Amino acid sequence: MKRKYDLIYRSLVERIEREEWGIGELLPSENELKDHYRTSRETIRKALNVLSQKGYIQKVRGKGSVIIERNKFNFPVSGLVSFKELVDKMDLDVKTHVEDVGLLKADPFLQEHLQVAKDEPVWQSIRTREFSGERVILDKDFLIADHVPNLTTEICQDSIYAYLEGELGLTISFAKKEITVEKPIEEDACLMDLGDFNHVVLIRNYVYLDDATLFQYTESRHRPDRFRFVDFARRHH
Amino acid sequence: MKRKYDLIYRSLVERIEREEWGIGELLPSENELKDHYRTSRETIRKALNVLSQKGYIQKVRGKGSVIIERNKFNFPVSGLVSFKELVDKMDLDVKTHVEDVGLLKADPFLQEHLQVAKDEPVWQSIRTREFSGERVILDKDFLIADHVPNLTTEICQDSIYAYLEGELGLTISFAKKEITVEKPIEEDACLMDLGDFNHVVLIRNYVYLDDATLFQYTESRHRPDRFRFVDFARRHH
DNA sequence: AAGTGGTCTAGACCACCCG
DNA sequence: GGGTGGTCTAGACCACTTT
Repeated sequence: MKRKYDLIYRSLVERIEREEWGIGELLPSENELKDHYRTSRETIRKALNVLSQKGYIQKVRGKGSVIIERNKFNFPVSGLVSFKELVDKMDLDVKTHVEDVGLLKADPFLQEHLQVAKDEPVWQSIRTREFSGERVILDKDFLIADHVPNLTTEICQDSIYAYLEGELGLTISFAKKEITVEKPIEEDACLMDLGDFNHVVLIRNYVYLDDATLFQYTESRHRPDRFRFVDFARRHH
Repeated sequence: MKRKYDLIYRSLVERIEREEWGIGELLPSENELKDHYRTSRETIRKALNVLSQKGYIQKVRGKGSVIIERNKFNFPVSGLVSFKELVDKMDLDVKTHVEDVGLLKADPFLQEHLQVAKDEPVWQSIRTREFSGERVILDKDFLIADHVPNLTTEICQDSIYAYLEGELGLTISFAKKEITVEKPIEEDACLMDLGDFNHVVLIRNYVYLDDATLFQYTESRHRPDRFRFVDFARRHH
């Protein structure tokens, strides 16, 4: 089913990115947009709310919807947007090395992070990311095997997310991320080009399906000089 | 004006935190809630959408609204929630030291980060945060003086946010945050107890008012072992 | 006073899930 | 088939900003 407010949202994004209105200028009013798109005002408001959530506009009562400056890098470094999407969008020169893929039985570590029973089958994927000749990111993915019939080197080489959402029809709905800075463990030093760096940035990522079940746990380890996280937060009063 | 959906949202938060429903259980349906709170379904849906955005529930089509596990630490380490709120909520043993407060004229650095004209007056505040005897955070705040008549040591000692939103009636609407890891500069080593650490986590924070104007730039420097950032992200399809 | 976005209503139809 | 959440409508009143 085509959602009208989503079509309007996409249309407005396209017009904003074409710079039909400049930074600080006002979008047409909700009533004008309602007439232009031949719909109801509530539907326009849904589209504008998405624009607002994504950081395209700021709504000001009594005035209108102001176009705000949008950081081009405004997406998670590792999370709901897949690494492949990120690389494609930024047109980076990156190689992915699949270090290991296999089926494990849940040990206490996985039991804790994935909230599964002992010996529950879990897929493991270990990958490194190479930027201009240096391996600076180490990604360890753990997926509950329940939903995933097979995980191959080819899939991990391309994009696990594309496989999950494309081939398997799974829907990721939300994720919790935790970022800390840690001392490297032996595995980091072994698989990454750490040089003199004696810290790694550790991103723990818990991914949930649309039925609210925990499905995947990922540890992403970044060399500090290649780490960058950008966040856009709206205050709700 | 009292917003009905906000009252319902608060009521439901209170009921969820009282564990009227357990993790994984379903909230009453929208129609039941509509009758219970004597309102329309759209108003109930607004309240539920806020619950969903805040990570209390996950809506599942055809089934209902599932209570999800909510991380107690699910708020920004430094950003839209003020440091004071954070400390109060977590009941931490923290001291704030105001190292410097004063009025500056915008130099090229401030011109870039605050997008102001040369020599525009800007308040500066430099504070360190002491946890169990060690100074582990350094906060440098820059506020465009336009909106702020006076900034005193007392205000900085307590909470700048409380002053802005309470006393001055300013409304913060959104912020952009950028997290990186850097080598400490001399000032860091001077004002913080860095010990052997040769990295600091740098959080750059750009704060906007409700008329979408940039108002404040903050650099928050954390000793790596005391840094932790938690993020909850919802995927929009 | 006119225009803006914010809230609220009552009703409708749809897609999806489950017994 | 009955219940669930998702979308959409047309209209109303409010608070706020600008003219």
